[in-house]
Amino acid sequence: MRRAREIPGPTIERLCKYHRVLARARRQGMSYISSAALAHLTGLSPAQVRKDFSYFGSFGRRGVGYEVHQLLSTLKRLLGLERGRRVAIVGVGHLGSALAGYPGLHSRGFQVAGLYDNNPARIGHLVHGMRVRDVASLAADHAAVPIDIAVLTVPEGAAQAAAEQVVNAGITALLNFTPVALRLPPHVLVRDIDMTAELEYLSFCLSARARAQDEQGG
Amino acid sequence: MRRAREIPGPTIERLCKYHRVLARARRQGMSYISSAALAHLTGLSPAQVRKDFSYFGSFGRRGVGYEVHQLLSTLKRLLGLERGRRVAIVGVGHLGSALAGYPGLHSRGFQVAGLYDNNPARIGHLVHGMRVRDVASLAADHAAVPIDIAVLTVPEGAAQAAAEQVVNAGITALLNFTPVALRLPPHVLVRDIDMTAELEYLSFCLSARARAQDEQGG
DNA sequence: CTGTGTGAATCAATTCACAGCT
DNA sequence: AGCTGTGAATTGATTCACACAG
Repeated sequence: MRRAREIPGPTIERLCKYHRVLARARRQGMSYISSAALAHLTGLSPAQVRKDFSYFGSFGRRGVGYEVHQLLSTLKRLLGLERGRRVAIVGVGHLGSALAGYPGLHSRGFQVAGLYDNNPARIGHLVHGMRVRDVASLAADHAAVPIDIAVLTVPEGAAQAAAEQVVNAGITALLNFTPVALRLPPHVLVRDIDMTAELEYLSFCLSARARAQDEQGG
Repeated sequence: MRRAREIPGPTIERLCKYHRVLARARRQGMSYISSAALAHLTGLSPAQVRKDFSYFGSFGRRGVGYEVHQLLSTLKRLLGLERGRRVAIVGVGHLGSALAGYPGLHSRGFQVAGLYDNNPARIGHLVHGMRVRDVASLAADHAAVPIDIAVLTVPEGAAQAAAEQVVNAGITALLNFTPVALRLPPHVLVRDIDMTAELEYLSFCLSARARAQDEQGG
């Protein structure tokens, strides 16, 4: 049971998976679940599951398993999902609009707290029933009702400047959809989602496979 | 210089980063670059950069650094980006449409080879100048001109079935935007992009930070 | 002298294996 | 008897430090 700062990143990522499959298990009326079952549902190993939980405490009953409902609330608490997190979308182009209307956000307890853009042609328009606001009002809005996370969906060239506006507004967590390595103060939490990097990863694997087959075939 | 199958995943992810910053370095007219400079631009360590390259060979000149143009073509070759990869988008909702029009794809050498959906209300419509086709025609299209990667942007409930259609069509690489753990044969390459998992990761870090401050403050 | 390439050393994450509860 | 919780062992990745080439 380590301190929070020392939890391995991969463990945190897996907590999300456990949370997801447990939510389904509960919907299906399951009341207890073993590490083996949880491992099967997530594609991980039972030892991994138990080790991951052990960083935070001991939640199971020996000989029985984990009480689904209780484990689920524990995970919710660890992940900070007890009350819905408020999310602002910065950059209301095609991608930003798509995310604003994504039902998976709401169903997982995230609340789209606002849409922001710096393009006067967009400001004031309705997108998925929400009015697009000037990114300049982000600081005031955040001061009024805090925003937990900003989602950055601006064009590449505007990414660094927009990220700085977000940080200056006082927001300290950022989900960056642009393929730009943002330079921000160290206290700001950033996660990157880079579609082109993922495509390049797949492309690498395809090439590697092709090379391996060439070698074997010839 | 290991065999391709044993290259660490993190190394592959970093190759994409090197590729990206090198492309910018070349646009800026730089002709040589050291591992230290490359490290600075990517936020990694010089040793990491050299080690990553060493898995594939030795591309630098001692005392000098790496020739930018040459290293760039080497990376392009390793990543399989010599000729543009053909990408099909499966599921033309908000997100799929947004990706179809994303300029970063084309600028990085990916070609959107087709848009597919199973909703008759969408099939035949134009999206970003491309006609939406029935997902049932994916197999024939792939047989005619091979598709390298399918991007899965269907609703959660349809993900597993759509993925199976993609695989049955003969496509072996898949970029999955749905928060579903796909069950597919082991020869199929899958990368997942899960926005809600990333938000949950950030939410965890925010909570952990709040807990740590509570403790220190009280 | 400078900066690469790489074995050796360190650090991190996963897996093993079993003691200990129910 | 069954399954958790956890140190110990192992596997994997990163960092170090230095021999070597230009």
